[in-house]
Formats: sequence, C-alpha cells, structure tokens
Amino acid sequence: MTNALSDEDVPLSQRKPSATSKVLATGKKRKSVTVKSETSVAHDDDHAPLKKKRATATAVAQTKAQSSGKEIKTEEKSAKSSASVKASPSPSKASGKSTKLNGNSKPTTEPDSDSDSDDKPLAKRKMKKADSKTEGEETSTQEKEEEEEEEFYKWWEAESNDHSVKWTTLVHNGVLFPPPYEPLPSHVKLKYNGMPVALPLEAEEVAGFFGAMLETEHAKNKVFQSNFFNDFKEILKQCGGSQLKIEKLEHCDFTDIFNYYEEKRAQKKAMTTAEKKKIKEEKDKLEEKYKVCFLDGRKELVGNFRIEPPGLFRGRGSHPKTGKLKERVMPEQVTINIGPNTPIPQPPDGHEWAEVKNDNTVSWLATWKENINGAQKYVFLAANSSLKGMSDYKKFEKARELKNHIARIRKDYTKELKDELMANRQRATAMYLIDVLALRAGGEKGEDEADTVGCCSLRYEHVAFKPPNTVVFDFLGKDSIRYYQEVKVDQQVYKNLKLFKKAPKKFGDQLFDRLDPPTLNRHLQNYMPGLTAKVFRTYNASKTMQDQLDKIENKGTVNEKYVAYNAANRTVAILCNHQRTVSKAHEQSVGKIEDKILEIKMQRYRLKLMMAQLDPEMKKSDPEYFQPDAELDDATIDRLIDQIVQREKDKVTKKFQKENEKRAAENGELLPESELKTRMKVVEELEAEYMKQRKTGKVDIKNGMTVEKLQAQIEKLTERIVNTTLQKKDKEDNSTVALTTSKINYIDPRLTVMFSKKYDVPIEKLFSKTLREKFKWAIESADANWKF
DNA sequence: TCCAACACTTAGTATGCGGATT
DNA sequence: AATCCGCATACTAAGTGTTGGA
Repeated sequence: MTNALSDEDVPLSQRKPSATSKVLATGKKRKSVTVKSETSVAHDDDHAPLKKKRATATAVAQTKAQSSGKEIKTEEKSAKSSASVKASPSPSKASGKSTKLNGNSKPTTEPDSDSDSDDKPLAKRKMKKADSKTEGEETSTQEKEEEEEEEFYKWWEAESNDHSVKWTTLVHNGVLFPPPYEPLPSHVKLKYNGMPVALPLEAEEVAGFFGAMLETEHAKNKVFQSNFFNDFKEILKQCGGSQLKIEKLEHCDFTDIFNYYEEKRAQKKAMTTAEKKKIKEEKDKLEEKYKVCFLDGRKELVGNFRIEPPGLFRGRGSHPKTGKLKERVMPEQVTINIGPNTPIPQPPDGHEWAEVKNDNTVSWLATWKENINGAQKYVFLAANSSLKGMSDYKKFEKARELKNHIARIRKDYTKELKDELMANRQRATAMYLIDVLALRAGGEKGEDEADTVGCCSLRYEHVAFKPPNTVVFDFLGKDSIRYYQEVKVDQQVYKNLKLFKKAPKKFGDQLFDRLDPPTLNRHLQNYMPGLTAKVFRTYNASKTMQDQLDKIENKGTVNEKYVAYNAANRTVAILCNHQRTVSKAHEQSVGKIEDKILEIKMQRYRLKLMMAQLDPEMKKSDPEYFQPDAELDDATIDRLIDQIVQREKDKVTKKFQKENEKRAAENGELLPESELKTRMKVVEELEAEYMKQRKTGKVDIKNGMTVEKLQAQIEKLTERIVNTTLQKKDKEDNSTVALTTSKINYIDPRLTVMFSKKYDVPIEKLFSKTLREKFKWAIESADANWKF
C-alpha cells in the first residue's frame, strides 16, 4: 500500500509505478477530505470547515484564535496591490526592443468588464477594425514581406484591443469525419472456445479495435480488458447478439483479427514510394478544404479538423476507464461555430449538425462531447495561427511581468510561512513549492480519473522527511508521470510540511486541506492581474533558460554551441519534470555503444601488446600502462571477437552477393564460389590473429611498424574512447528527459531567437519548421540583446 | 455561492519519414 | 538498397483556469 514511500530507492527511470493499488486504497479517503472552499474568506478564524475539520482540526486549532489582525492586513494589502497594478501599467515594456511590441498591457479592464461583450459587440468590432487599420499603416513601411507580414502585425495590434472578441468574420469548411468501418473479410473471425463467431458489424468493429491492439501493453492490462469487454458485450447485446453466447474474455481468441491487421500494416509498409505518394496525394486532396479557414479575411490553418475516430480509450496511468469504447461521433453531435451570414458547411449526406453558432468570443470552429468522460472536444486553429500566436505572446508577456513582482511575492510568502493562521501558512508553503519546484497547481480530481496530484492536492503519502531539511517528494503528476525528488528546502517549509502531515492526518489525507487552486489564484491576483499558479511555471522555466544561456561562452563550433543550448534546454525540462519513456531501442543502442567502446579498448590493448613486443623496456618501466582494461575479461573478449568476425564475414558475403546480383542484371558471368572463399580468407586470417593473441598473448607486428606510430594510433583510440563514452552518457542522461515540451510551451521563444542571433547558430538548428512557423512572431521581434 | 460546464493550454506517445550508415 | 535511428508531426488525453446558471 504505502508504496509511495517504500520505493524511494527505485531509480527515476522506472517511473510510472503501477498506482493501481494506491487508487483503490485511497480513493474514499481522498474524497472525505476534499471539502475545501470556505477558506475563500481568508479570515475565517472561526474556520470550522465541516468535514474537512475532522482531519485537520487539531493542527489548526491552536493557531487561529489570534489571527484576526493578520487577516485585516491581508485585505489591506490586496486592495493596495490591485490598485497599484492599475496605476503602473505595462511593466513589460522593458525589452527596449521592438517598439511595436510594447504599448499593450491594456488598461486592465477590471476583471471582466468585458464579459458584457457576449452579445455580438458590433461597436467593438468596428473600433477594432479601425484601430488596426491605422496602426497597420504606420508600420507598413517595410512592405516587402507582404501579406504574411501584414498578418503578423495585425494580430500584434489586435492584442491591445478587446480580448474577449476573437474574430469578426470566420469562414471554414467544417470537419472531416473518419471513413466508415470496413468489415473484416469473411474468413477472418473472432473465435470463441475455438469456434468462429459471426458478429454483427457494430460488434465486429469493437472486437477489431481490441484485436488490433492484442500485442500492446494496453491489451494486457486487466482494467483495459474488462472495460473493453463490458462495452463489447453491451454493443453485442444492443445489436442482436451472436449465436454463440460470449461470456468470458478468456475464451475469446482474437489472433485471426490481429494477424489480419498486421498483414494490412505490412502491406502498407511494403508499398513502393510511388504508391505511397499517390495515396498521400489522394488523402491530401480529401483534406484540402478542411485545412484552411479565413479569420477576419486572412487565411489561417486549422489544427485538428478531423473528428476523432472511434476506438478504445487509452487512458494514461491507471485510469479507471481505460479500454472503454470511444464511440463514433455523428454529425448530429457536432456543433459548428462560424461567422454570421457565412455559408454553413454541408454535413454529410442525410445528416445534420447538432447546432450552428456564431459565437465570436470563442476560437473553436467545431465542438462535440466525447462519451467516455463527457469532456468537450474542439477543433481549433493551428499553432501557427494568429489567435494561438497572440495568446502565446500574451502568456509570455504575463510571465515576464511577474519579474516585477516576484521579489515582493517571495518576501511575502517567506514571511507567511510562519503565519499563525493555518490557511495562510499552507498558502505560503504551497507558493514556495510552486515557485521553487515548479509544481502544478493541483486541482481536485474525481473517482473516475487516474489518481494524480499537483501541489494543492498533495497527500500524506506523497512526502517524507530526511532531517535536517530534506523533503522527499514522490507522487504521480499529470499524465501519471512520476515526480520523485529529494529536495533541500527552506527550514520553515520543512517544518510546515511536517506540521501539515501531523496526526491525526493519515494516509490518504490532503496536506493542504485549507487550500485549493481557486483560493490560491485569488490571492495571486492581488499581486498582479492575471497571475495564477501556472504563470510561475512559465516564469521559472524561461528565467532558468535565460540564466543558463547567459552562462554559455560565445566560442567554439556551431555544433558545440548547439550542444550547450540543448543542455540549457535540458535544465528547464528537468525543472518541469518533462519525461518520456525510454524507447524500446534504447537499451539495445546503449549496448551497441558499449560494445563499440569495448572493441576500441580491445584494439588499443592489441596495439599496446605490439608496443611491448617491439620495446620490452617500455613495459618494464610502466607496467600499469600495459595492463588490459579491467572490463576486458576473457568471456567478454571471446564475445567481442566472435562479434567482430561474424560482422566481417557478413560484410564479405553481402558484398559478394550484391556484386553477383549486379552481374546477373548486366548478364555478365557470376563470380565463382571460390572467389567468395578467397575473400573469406582475409577474415579467417583476422580471426586466426585474434586466436593467437588469445592463446599466446603474442601479436603479429606488421613490417615497418614503429613505437612512435603505435603511440599515435593509441592516442587516437583513447580519444575515440573518451568521445564515445561521452556520447553514451549523453544518450543515457537524455533517455528519460523530453526537451520538446518545454521548448514548445515554457521557454520564451525570443530567448532562442536571441541565442540564435547572438551566438550565430542558425535558427533552423534550434527550431523545426513547425516551431519556426509557430514562433514567427518571436523570430521577427527579438534580437541578439533580447532579455526575458 | 458553488460547481459543472466550458475553453484553452500542456503533455506524452504513436507513427511515418528522411537522412545516416552500412 | 536495406536497415537503422532519430526527429518531426499527428494525435488526443490530461491538465489549468474562468464562467454561468442553479
């Protein structure tokens, strides 16, 4: 049960401990503690939060009484800060750069004075239009970039306007539905107790979903199996059943179905490039009309215009619903959002849309509700669109704005770590964790979701203590990615966490029982409008990147600088705990590198033997140098020799075959088998040499070989060993770290642009094509001196 | 006042492709 | 040419945070 703490010695790499047992064990308890809310008042000395109380009462009890004075203070503060924020607008201007960029940071229209805009705000629309026109003219000096550039500026400027209106005109072609189900050929059937079963098509499709996944980890997961099977039986029942009564998954044999889909896969793979190209062209043609839309008259790419196909839900971690049937989405479930007085995309023949809206306060083109969790799915514009770009830009500007407040915020929460009011103390502690460890906010989760947590939802079992001030965090975060860190924390934070864990709290209880994200975020708003927990992650990630980049010396080759950039990127990825599963091939490829290193060492040792034979005195004066490397035990050497010889033989054989094929094609005579034998002799000689060395410890020395030459060769090999070893280390260090997530979401792209320009590393090396498109705004606005 | 619904960002994984390697 | 390998992209699940209605 208490696995959370017991497996602290498990290497990071094998994260994702099956949390199944945990879910079961704690589910109920979790619920009982989750009440929260009342804290919103901040000054509830009388706290007395009903249920929550239970667990926490004791801990809290003593402290609250005197706290009222404090609370008042807090209120004052918040009032003050919000006022001051308004007074001192746009602290973001900083950059000095790009004059066009600043200016924004609008008048902080009270929280949501704009919520009014729900009803198609005609007036606003016009204003916006006008605005962008004029500004557009100002900047139009550099026309060369034509429409692209124009677009660029447009969204830039729009930014300073009403942010609740996303568009004034919107034209698009709706969504693309997945193709209908293709029935299995009649000879491919599910077998039940060895007997082929005739299934209604609807049920066959579902069986096929499972059959195709037979060899995946999912299909071996009990929860997945049972969820699938229940839904499968239900569908089967609904569409009339089958002659054979299907009752147990164990009696179902999906192998034929699996093989059928494997076969199809193989066929697809085996297609010639020409065939593939043709298929792709057809596909592109089909998709073409859905790929673009027109937003305020500008062409923009649509992101996910395809309706998600049916299948089995692949929940991450131990998701209670994993394996359930994700149903086919019908047009009747899809709502379209489009400009008024705009042609409405035609639903598929014989079908209708659920609804057609003209809501210009949202950015989605279509939406539907998914049947597993009842979650809303959307079709949005692509990442390189103006809408996404604008909000990305705003996100980073918001994070930069935090620079101006962070000192005060840190000072405050450091002080509040000792606040007598438990709620404040918890809040301060949480802020510390969010700020220093870059934890997520950690909202409440339901029973029917995977048991994962963030800061506010941390529980008793997720922290352990090592005096004097080390806290061991071990929990599953977003996507059930394990967060395991032993961190030295502020002494007071250490004390607090211990306090929050104190009896009567027990396994399953929340550490921060008087805090939740809304409460925390409300508090943060006092410092800066729009400040929420997630802003800290963005801020700290970008700040870290800036600091890391600043450390890089501007020298060496492009490649070296690129490596340094990646190292900086990696620091950020580690901060944010961005991981990836080690690829299947990883172990193998590390093994290969290891063998490579060993082979070089063997080679080197061989050269040393030669040297010793040529000049025995040398060995006497430095016997250690002539020792074989420790890893090179007899068994390893034998294995390596085998490997090398085999590899060489393969090479010779292959080459021989190839030549013959060529000759056959040119109708020349084939090389005789004897030729192959002759060639093979070389390899055999090589083998013999190795064997001789193994048996006698002596090696043959080529004519004209000198100690000096050997020395030079040995040096080269040693260098290769060092390099390859580094390469291996890099590979291993990288194997579990995902760099891309932070690059895409957290690191202000202008930092990368700055690096590119300042260090003369082509941006193409740092940003892939899609990222260059997504971050066009950054590429065009930052220079070598840009600072986060 | 509260919570569920909604909107949008953030996240890891599956897959296909293209370039390096042999 | 074949295979291997890593990267880019597609995909969609899983978060955060806001809002509107009971």
